[in-house]
Amino acid sequence: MFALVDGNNFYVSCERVFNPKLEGVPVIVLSNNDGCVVARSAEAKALGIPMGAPYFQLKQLVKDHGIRTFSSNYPLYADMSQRVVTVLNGFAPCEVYSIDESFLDLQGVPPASRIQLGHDIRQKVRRWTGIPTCVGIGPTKTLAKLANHVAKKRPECAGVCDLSDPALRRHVMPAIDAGEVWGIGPKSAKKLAGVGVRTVADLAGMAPRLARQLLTVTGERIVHELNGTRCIQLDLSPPPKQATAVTRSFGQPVTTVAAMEEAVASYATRAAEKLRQEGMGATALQVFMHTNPFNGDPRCSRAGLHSFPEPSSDTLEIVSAATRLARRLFRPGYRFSKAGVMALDLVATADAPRDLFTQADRGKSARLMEAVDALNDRMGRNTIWTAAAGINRPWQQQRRRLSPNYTTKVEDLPMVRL
DNA sequence: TCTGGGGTCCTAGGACCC
DNA sequence: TCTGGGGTCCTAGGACCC
Repeated sequence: MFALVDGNNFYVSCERVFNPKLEGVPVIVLSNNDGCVVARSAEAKALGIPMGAPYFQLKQLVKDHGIRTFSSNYPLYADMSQRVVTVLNGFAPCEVYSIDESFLDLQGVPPASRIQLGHDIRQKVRRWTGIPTCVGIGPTKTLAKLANHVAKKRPECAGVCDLSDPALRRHVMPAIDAGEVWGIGPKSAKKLAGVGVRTVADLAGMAPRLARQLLTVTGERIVHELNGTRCIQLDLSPPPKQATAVTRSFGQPVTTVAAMEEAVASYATRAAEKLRQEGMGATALQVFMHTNPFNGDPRCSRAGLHSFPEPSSDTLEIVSAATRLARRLFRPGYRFSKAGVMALDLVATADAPRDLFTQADRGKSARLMEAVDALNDRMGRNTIWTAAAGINRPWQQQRRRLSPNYTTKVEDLPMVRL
């Protein structure tokens, strides 16, 4: 049996923990570059603001209703997420599924006390971290997700729903759209509607073979999971990452090779830092860049790959490969709006294969990177960096409405007045 | 006229998730 | 003027092997 614990409007809730004036008023959090809406309070949802709405289209609404608006403050949300997980680990073995969702293993919990456990979890997480949550319980992950959906939508659940009883499932499933099921996106929902499958009940009653024909194995698995047959296991120690990416939209369009090289070098620097934090090396590096697909600018989309002779997490190597690719891919005459660096085919540094023919001194590189990381860790990110990443950085993103890093920066600690 | 069978690996593209 | 970022999994098709 699984429980899915999910933070309500997670980013908004994080902002509210340290700014109680945000309670009861509409609040939204924006994506990077203040581009579009990625989190909404209940009050903002009630105003009809859809998920993913471009911010510039909402400015009037924001003004009219006094909607409080924040740039996303990722360090704050990540730290709050960790605090929630710490509390959850006190209840049961826990798979962290995303920044605001975790699956718990309820094996051994007597059926009669599951609901009470759900309420205990909610109460403790709320009291210890300030984050409101909902808890969904079910015999498969897909049913636990569905139960969580029900817990959120139905006030009488008081935030906890257990869908382990098939009779209860038969009762709720006809009232929920198939598109709400975990793994059914807009395209699949449309395909399903084409064969008359509209509700979760329809989907659960579908012949597994037909589901496979329409939606490949993933579709067949969903049908089984909805009927209580477990196809997706709990992953208590998630497998190592296969890839890591650093991609950003620019604060203003990039039109020169020099600016593109700088931007890509700075993303590559960050990618190398991430690799070292995770103890991984990249076998290959991909760089891409493209123009804005929305605003009618001439389209240009470019991508290129570089393979390393042996896995690397060395900033200098990665930056040099990335800038070479950027130079090669860049085309003058276009207004590029976004670029990215992706480190691929990651290998744990400890058991990375060595190249027989390269002379690189791995020990020296490792010591240099250790020194760089130590400096940037102690004195603040970007205390030292490669000159390739530029100084003025006109392409850097806009984040005009950033809240303080209440929990991760000494200068930003909240003040208490007596 | 008629041109095999069985396998692996790689890549690109699509769909989905939060 | 202005539309996010970071991942995963699956499939199809091509190249290549013996």
